[in-house]
Amino acid sequence: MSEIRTRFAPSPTGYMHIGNLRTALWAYLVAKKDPNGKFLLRIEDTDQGRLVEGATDIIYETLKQCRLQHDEGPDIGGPVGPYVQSERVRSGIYMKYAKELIRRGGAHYCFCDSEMIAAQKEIQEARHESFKYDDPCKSLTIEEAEARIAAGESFVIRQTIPTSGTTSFDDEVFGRVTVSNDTLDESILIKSDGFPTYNFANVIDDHLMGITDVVRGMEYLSSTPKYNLIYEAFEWEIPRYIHCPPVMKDERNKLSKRNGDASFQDLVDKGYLPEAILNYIAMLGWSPETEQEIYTLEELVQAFNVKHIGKDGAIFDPVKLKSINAQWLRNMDLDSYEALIRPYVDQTVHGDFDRKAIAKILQPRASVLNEIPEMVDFFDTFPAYDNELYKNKKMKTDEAVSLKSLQAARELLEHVDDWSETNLHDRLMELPEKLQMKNGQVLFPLRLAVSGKQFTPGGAIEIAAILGKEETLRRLDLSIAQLSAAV
RNA sequence: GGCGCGUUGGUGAAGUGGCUUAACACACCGCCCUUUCACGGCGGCAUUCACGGGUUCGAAUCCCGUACGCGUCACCA
Repeated sequence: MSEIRTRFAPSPTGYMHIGNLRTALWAYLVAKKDPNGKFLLRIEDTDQGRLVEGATDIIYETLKQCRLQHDEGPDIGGPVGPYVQSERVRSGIYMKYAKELIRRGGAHYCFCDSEMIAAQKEIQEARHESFKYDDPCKSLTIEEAEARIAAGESFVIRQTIPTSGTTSFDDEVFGRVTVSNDTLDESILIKSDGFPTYNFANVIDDHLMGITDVVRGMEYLSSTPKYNLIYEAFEWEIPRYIHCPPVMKDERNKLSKRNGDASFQDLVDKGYLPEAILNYIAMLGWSPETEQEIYTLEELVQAFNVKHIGKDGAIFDPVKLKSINAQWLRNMDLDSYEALIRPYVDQTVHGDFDRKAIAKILQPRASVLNEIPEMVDFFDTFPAYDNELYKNKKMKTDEAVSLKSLQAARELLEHVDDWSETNLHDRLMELPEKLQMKNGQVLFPLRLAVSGKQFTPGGAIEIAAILGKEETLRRLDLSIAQLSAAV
């Protein structure tokens, strides 16, 4: 069993944030880089007070939408379950290992109440020292402690840390990190309610589940030595560590729901493709070795390399995401694209128009799906517009020129029977020469006259083709009337 | 405050002692294409790598210090 095993171990405390998702992605990539690699999902719900209803479902749903399929997890089982920590608590697993740790000298029972701890903390803070609890319970023998427990006293189990020496480890992204043991505080491993803290459950589970590569946020970097002390006390093999720099909102702040920042689901709702989101966040803090920037999940698996993970926080740039999303959209084949945007088009277009033709003019223009309804709303409803729009310096048009073009176009179009785009193009292109005008002087006003909008996906010819002869002529008459009244 | 980590353009970043007068992408600006807007094409955009020293023939790349930022110091993860 030498395969790589990674895990995504979220707490079900709310929505899936972009930073979390990226950690999950990277963990997935690290595992799948190995053909036999396994990516596991573990739910860390040891803090009963912070559980949020439905949060676990969001985790499943997000992973599913992203195709980050786990090989083992609560919903699909596996050889080292259960995969939910609260269930593992019930099996007594953490308490068993905690007691073993005590026997090995890596932990001790503690009966101190919060007042005693607070008192010490106050003194140390007054001296501007870092807080480290000097636990009197350390001097208790196991027998003494067990006797007090038997007598019904409430207790916790604390890690016991050597007072001297240093602990070092090698992180795949940060390199060698060394801290002196006297700066490490003796955190609680088992709470008075019998539940383990993250500090303990995480280590026990990572070992028991055979995790070879720990991928997690860098906020754990400074406590990693403590975890290693536990591994060492048990004589367990220490995993490889891959600490990830944070995803930032700006230079100072991390991206977070609390700041009102977008979650994965928010982005999907706004019309971003899960593939594009994944593609973008993969590169937030990581860079590939080539200049390729559009990657499918499968390609990411091939290209990913922890050596290229950066050390400092990367700012989430919505504009760049948009650009990546636009590229994904443009790279789709027309049929898939049409099917994808159908619901968005249907929001504002109900008439019997050629959906494929609409998709075709939309594809190079829409970068986020949500922009689509507004872009095509003029097909169903001919909007009111101002004659001012006919004035265009670059096109060399004004109301008079436009009126002339429109009238000529109207006359010509009336006798066109083959309403195909190519035929419309051929016929309409006769006009500029005939009228001694530039192409733009004819086609620009015509586009406006049939769409009523300053900007449209597609030009006059494409729009007229989609609208059909009858509707095109109707709008043309309306526009000519509006313009005649003004000129 | 102690400890840990970091600092290349507006953003993501490449770069690990000479090939860098610092890639590439987004954004921005200009031009071209062009029936609008886009798409596409071309070009511009850091004399400089937080700052100050040092090592070296030579440093963004190595060392030291300073500043700034982030993280951590919970019966949260």
